[in-house]
Amino acid sequence: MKVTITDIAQAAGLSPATVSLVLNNRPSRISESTKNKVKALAQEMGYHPSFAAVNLRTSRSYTLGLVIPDIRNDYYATYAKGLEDVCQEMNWSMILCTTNQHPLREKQYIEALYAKNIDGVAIVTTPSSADDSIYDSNRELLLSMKVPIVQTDLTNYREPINAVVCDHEKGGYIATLHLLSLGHRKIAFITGPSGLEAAQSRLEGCKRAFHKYNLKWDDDLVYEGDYTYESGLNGIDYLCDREFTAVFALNDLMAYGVYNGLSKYNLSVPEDVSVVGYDDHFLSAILTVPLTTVRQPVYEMGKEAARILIHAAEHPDAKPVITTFDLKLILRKSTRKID
Amino acid sequence: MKVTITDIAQAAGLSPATVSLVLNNRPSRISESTKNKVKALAQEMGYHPSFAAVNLRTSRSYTLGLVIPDIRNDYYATYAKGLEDVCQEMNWSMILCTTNQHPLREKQYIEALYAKNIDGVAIVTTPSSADDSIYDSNRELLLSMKVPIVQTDLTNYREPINAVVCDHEKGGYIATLHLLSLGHRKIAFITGPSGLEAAQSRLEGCKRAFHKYNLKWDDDLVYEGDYTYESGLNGIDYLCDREFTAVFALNDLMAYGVYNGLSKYNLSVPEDVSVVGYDDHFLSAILTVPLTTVRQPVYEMGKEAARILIHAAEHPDAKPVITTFDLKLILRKSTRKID
DNA sequence: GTGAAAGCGCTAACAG
DNA sequence: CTGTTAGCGCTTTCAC
Repeated sequence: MKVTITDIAQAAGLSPATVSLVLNNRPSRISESTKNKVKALAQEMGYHPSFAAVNLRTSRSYTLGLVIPDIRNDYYATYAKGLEDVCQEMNWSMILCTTNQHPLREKQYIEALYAKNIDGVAIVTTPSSADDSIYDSNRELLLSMKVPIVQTDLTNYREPINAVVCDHEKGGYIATLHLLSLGHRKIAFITGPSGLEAAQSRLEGCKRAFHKYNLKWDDDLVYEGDYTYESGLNGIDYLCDREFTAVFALNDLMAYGVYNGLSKYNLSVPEDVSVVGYDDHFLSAILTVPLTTVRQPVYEMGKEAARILIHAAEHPDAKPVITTFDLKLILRKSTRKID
Repeated sequence: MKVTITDIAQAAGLSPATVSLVLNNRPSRISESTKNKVKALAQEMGYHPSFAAVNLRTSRSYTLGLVIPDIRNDYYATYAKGLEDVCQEMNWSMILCTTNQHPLREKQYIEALYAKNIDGVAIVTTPSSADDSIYDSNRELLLSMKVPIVQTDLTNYREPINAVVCDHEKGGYIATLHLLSLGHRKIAFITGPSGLEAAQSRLEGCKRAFHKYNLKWDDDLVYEGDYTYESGLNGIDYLCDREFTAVFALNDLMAYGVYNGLSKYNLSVPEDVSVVGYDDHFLSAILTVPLTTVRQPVYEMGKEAARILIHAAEHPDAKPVITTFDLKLILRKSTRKID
């Protein structure tokens, strides 16, 4: 049988209330001697608080919900790890909710989290333009729960809300600049879904770099991918009749597709074509030709998200915070100076 | 304000007890008309049960705990996905607990899960021989909680307990057989930690294949890795003075290390050396030289683990079940017939 | 057919 | 300095 606060109270000849005050280190005027007695007793009787009771009484669960599209994607897994590591540190828990990009699953999860008195939600939605309306209503639902929320890369939640973001415009800019500075002029771009704000920003950055060099932007060398390996492959199929010396894939997974697409046409990296990716997926460093890529500090973003949520849960009047993270170009072997 | 069962009772002019019976579809002798009234009311008033109250009252949380070393590892992420998909289907939740291989974190988590009235735990421990004793005590702790447990690849929990397992002896066997049938005789092995039962079994299978061919087993061509990319790399450094025409890395991550290790010595796959991996990591299919590997149905294992736990939670007298999954050799481009 | 009452374990006012 | 009391929302037994 589990030992409760009442058991301890009885053993100590005190009331449950006193025991509760002591065990929670609440400001009170309880003598040191009773405090010690209670703590010792709790220890030796093997007391563990019942979360269910605390939860019912206080409507606090000390639990965060993480809502992401897919845990097998290294980006989300890394984010989850950051979040979870902080949770663990603070003795909180994390409920994992993966939506597989289904807005209805997302809705289901939001409701379930609500029923569990969740103390905070970290959500990463990537709306495809098609189903936007459901995402909109999910957002309303979530906001109506009056629970701290933190989002990643402001793609959706327009209210003043917590967020961890990267300056993706800059990310696109520095990567493109790198290629330009190596002498590349015919640069192909394989972008993310145009519906995503973060994908849009990256592209803006690319264009800004072209302007800086006074070069004309060529839409014909832009292929809209969807962040999957296949769309990298397809991008090369699209580009194969065109002339280009470099390709910037706006995430690493697509860059892997580019690698293999190029090898299909007997083009090698970086001899024939330079390639740049975006994300710094853990594999990018260990590919046979290690990939030059823009690193997002995803793990840190996850940690920060957890910190924001836990803080907000503990300070109901906390103002929304938006933390911006810096992007860095990681130079490896997939790009070279053009002759 | 949240709407409770009492609110509905009042609105319907009934008692909370009746409402509870109806909403839980309990066997009772309540008239259809009141049943319908209650259900309609619940719907329109937007009733959602309070998990905290149910949890406190029944000590059931409808939540599973997943304890794994690292969510960034594709193997565990896939397992998590399987588990979570089933949870979602059944309206359960999953708390993610990653230990980073620290037995103390594991202990902390087990205690936290206990306090949360968790209804089942899926645990994957990979004890390094050094800290075995703590793992042992964690195991005792977990068993003492009287909560359904399911483990993966019987590495630790010797009691009659639920498990999802693969026949790794067979996995080692079929992969080695494949290399032998291609004419390879000097085969190098980069193994997992010898402390792990599953790693041991794989190796046994390899040896059995050698026996079948009446070949002498050569320990000198065996390098003990630890399932990391680096140890694949190191394995090749160890092997470089030796003679071999094929290497079997006992997981895919090490196989990637082998790829890069070989290219360091200007050996190419499969022309100079054939390589076989184990796991079928999602990247293995999209490498420039796609990797021949032994596929573990990890996603299915995760799903089955969840089913076992949920079933056991609902049927306290359920017998332990051990589900064995089949392994398959996926033939790709990294092996070739020897001349 | 339905309701009353008790209680899961804890906390928060308030009373001594 | 400490105890009493009430109640969070739900389930369950037993009574009507």
